[in-house]
Amino acid sequence: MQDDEFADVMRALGHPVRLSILRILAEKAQHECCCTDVTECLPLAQSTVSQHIKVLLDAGLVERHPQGTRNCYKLSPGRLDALNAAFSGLFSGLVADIAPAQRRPETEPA
Amino acid sequence: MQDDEFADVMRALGHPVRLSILRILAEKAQHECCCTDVTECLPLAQSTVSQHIKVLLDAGLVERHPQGTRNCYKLSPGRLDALNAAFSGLFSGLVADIAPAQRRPETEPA
DNA sequence: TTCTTCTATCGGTATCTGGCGATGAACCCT
DNA sequence: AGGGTTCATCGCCAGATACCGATAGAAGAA
Repeated sequence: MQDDEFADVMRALGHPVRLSILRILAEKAQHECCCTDVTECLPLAQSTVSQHIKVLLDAGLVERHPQGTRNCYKLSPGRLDALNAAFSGLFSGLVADIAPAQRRPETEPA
Repeated sequence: MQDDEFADVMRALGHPVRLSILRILAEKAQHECCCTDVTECLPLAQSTVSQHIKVLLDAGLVERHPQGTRNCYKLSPGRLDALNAAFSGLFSGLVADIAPAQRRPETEPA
């Protein structure tokens, strides 16, 4: 995952309401979960929730499944895995460079 | 880590330039790395880089160590660990709820 | 067809963000 | 004291974001 794309996903995760929406979708993964359902769990207007969902959709974290008159939303497991991989990659890349600096200089791997 | 704080950190990671700055600091972890050093690696004005660093400072991802006339920056390993833990917590919380829904309903753990 | 429900989108407003140049404070070295 | 370097901060501007209410379109129900 490129930096631009990764940054977009990070920004999508960068709002407490959107974290809540992800958890709500995870909790209700067994049932169908439409925009109205999510709105009922939050102290926000439907239009606002719809916009937050759109951000998550654009980031690929959530999938839309139209079911008759409503839109059913669910998390995208594949995207979550990719995100997890990208995050682990960033993290290990950072600490890999940190760690040797915090030990003795000669302990760096060959 | 609370959602608000976690979201702040995610937002701090939500810009390609700031990802670059983190990598630059990791690479140069052995040496001292001041704002000017970082600026030389990026096609941006010093004031812009300083503001990005401030975002990372506010998120706790980076520490400042004044050294004479310059400010030396380095990653905060403790904060990175906390971030990694929080991210893993979010991720596993999400997939823990997804996974049973994607298998059979009766396979849910006791 | 007509009614209801659901939801994406539009318009409006307030706030935040990202970029720059300029500036002043702090710290070194003569 | 005087000169040079570093860097945080300010002012400015353009564009993005967050929130709302209102609305229109699509789909099912009557």
